[in-house]
Amino acid sequence: MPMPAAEDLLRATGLRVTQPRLAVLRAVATSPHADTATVLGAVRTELESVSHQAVYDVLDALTRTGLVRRIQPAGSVARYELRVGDNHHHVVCRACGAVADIDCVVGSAPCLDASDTHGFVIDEAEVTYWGICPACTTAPSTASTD
Amino acid sequence: MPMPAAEDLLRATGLRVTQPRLAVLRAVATSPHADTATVLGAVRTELESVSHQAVYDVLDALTRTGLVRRIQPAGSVARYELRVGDNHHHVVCRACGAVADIDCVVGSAPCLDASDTHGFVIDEAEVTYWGICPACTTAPSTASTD
DNA sequence: CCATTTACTTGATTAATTCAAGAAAAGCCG
DNA sequence: CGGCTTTTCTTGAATTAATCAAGTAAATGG
Repeated sequence: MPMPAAEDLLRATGLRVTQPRLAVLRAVATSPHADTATVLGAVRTELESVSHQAVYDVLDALTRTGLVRRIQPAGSVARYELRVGDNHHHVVCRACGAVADIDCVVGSAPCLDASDTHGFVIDEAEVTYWGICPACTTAPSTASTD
Repeated sequence: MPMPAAEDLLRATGLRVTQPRLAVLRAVATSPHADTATVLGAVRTELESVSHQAVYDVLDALTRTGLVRRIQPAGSVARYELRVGDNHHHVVCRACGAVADIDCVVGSAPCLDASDTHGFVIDEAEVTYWGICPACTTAPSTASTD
């Protein structure tokens, strides 16, 4: 009975426990900020012949139930991470797209007050820091991920 | 000689002054947060037969030179706006995707200090507020834009 | 162990964006 | 003003991420 925690998490949210879902959870745990293609690759190293579509479905289900968090910086495809509930933020490299976590220094969500909200009911403030990662500062235009 | 300001802006950035570019600037001025399709539509009302590609190229050129700002909230296509240089932020409706401006309450960019930057050299902090717009609060799932 | 519901597979489709090559227009210079 | 060079636009195709749809398979509840 490996990784009982993941199974319990799935059950707690009303999702059935399946191999693809466990594999996706492991993949996201192993590769934070991985995109769908990366998750699919990781899943297939342990499960081979899991469909493209299954991974999309699983990631959608996990995102909907709050087990994973989806981020999508401008110019990037959707990326997923396990850290949920702490409203941390991200820094994205303009050169290579690498993403790193930034702890929220203010408080709980929405951790920034908006001045004039134009009547919107705001439930989250998402901060994306933009800059250049250490690798690209020295060697420009390397296309690494994370 | 209509809109001399736009021409001067283009010249100042080293871009040639063309009808498509002037039309795109007018379109973005008229429809803040418009996506490419909307800009293309607006451009064609006054210039008809401007290519798809021209609008992409123009928007890229204007973005590169800083005359317009591109935003791309998760789940949305690229959107463009004229307000540049003041590092204001945006609130996005989770239901219909509507976008509104939010003034930055802290200061100049990067207007939020990151705690541990992981070695990234940060030049901007972009804040996206998520919530429900006034229209969707009363009438759910309306697909308006802006 | 069967029935029902949820999840996955397969294969096609959509939508936004980008690529590529040639034609046209803008700005520079004499 | 008229040609030259460079930038920009047109045309048409290709790419990529993501979604749709229908049928099959697997998981949970009884």
